[in-house]
Amino acid sequence: MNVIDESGILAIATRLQRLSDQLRKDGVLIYKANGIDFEPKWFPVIYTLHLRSVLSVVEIASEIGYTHPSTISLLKELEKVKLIRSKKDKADERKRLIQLTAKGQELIEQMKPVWDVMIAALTELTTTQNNLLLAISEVEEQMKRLSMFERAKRIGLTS
Amino acid sequence: MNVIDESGILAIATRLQRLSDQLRKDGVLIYKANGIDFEPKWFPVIYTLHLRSVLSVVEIASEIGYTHPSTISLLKELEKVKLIRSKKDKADERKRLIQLTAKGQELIEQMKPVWDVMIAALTELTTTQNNLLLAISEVEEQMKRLSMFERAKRIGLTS
DNA sequence: ATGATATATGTAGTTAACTACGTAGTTTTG
DNA sequence: CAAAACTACGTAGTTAACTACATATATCAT
Repeated sequence: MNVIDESGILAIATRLQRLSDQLRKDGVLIYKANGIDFEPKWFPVIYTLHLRSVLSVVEIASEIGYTHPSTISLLKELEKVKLIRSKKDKADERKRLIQLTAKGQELIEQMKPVWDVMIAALTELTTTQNNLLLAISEVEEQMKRLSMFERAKRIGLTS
Repeated sequence: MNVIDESGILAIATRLQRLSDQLRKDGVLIYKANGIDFEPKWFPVIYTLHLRSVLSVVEIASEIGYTHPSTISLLKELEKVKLIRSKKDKADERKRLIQLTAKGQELIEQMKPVWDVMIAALTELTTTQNNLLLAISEVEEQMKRLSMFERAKRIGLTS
């Protein structure tokens, strides 16, 4: 047991990140082992377009919870590998409408069984006494009510 | 509710990271509001040296669970702001021994009450039906036994 | 005692997110 | 209906971690 694990809740941000990284790396391995050329970081965009079919850049950004510049750089990659395409919105010339290509849709069909395996593996991993996914949702809910910063202010100091 | 939250466990890495980022940002705000010039990313190193007093670069890296190049760049910053200092190990010339400066120790004393507030705020946030900190530990334990990749291989596909 | 191996540190370059800022088109308002 | 404010998108630069590689010292096996 190392210092970070011992330091308790103070290092929780570090531990969340470490766990996220490990899962993402295993995600890469699993896609690769199944002969699928796909990066986990693309998942939020692709999955969103799978469900919603046509969206603008900012709509995607808001759905996946990233900033729009981050989203733009993901979209550039995805357009380069021809998983998505985009066209100007005729009704509002500021907007660029994004959708999956046929190749993108085919890839999703290929990935679905792999996703099922991932879901099973992740479910195994996280079905413990305290369920991680539920814990995340609960904490997000708590933060929506009152952020960590607001709570800290209420509790004390802020000299 | 957005697509990522709806997509369930598949996007768990994304949600872990998002949560970590939010907590870290609030950490910055709390330090700042209390007049303390400290970045949350420094916490693992500083806290480790607080507990162990003299360590080499690789020992610190291993304690905080980072690679040694990441650790070196943190140490460079910390040395620049004079919170730590380092000297060659006379017994083993390859090693650089790191320790807190007086300024570093004073800063820790200043931070301790802020850490208490943070602990209280974080405990509030995470004391829900499924405890986040315990959930993390449990999942880490599960992964130590068998990684997500190994579980996925056992479950199926890997054509 | 020396050649092979291992360990400790350092450097360079990459990555995947971010913030700050700029521009073009749309909507609102006085 | 023109000016102001807002919205959508894009670019540039930053950050905080990483991997891959290089070098110096130490240890071990013959």
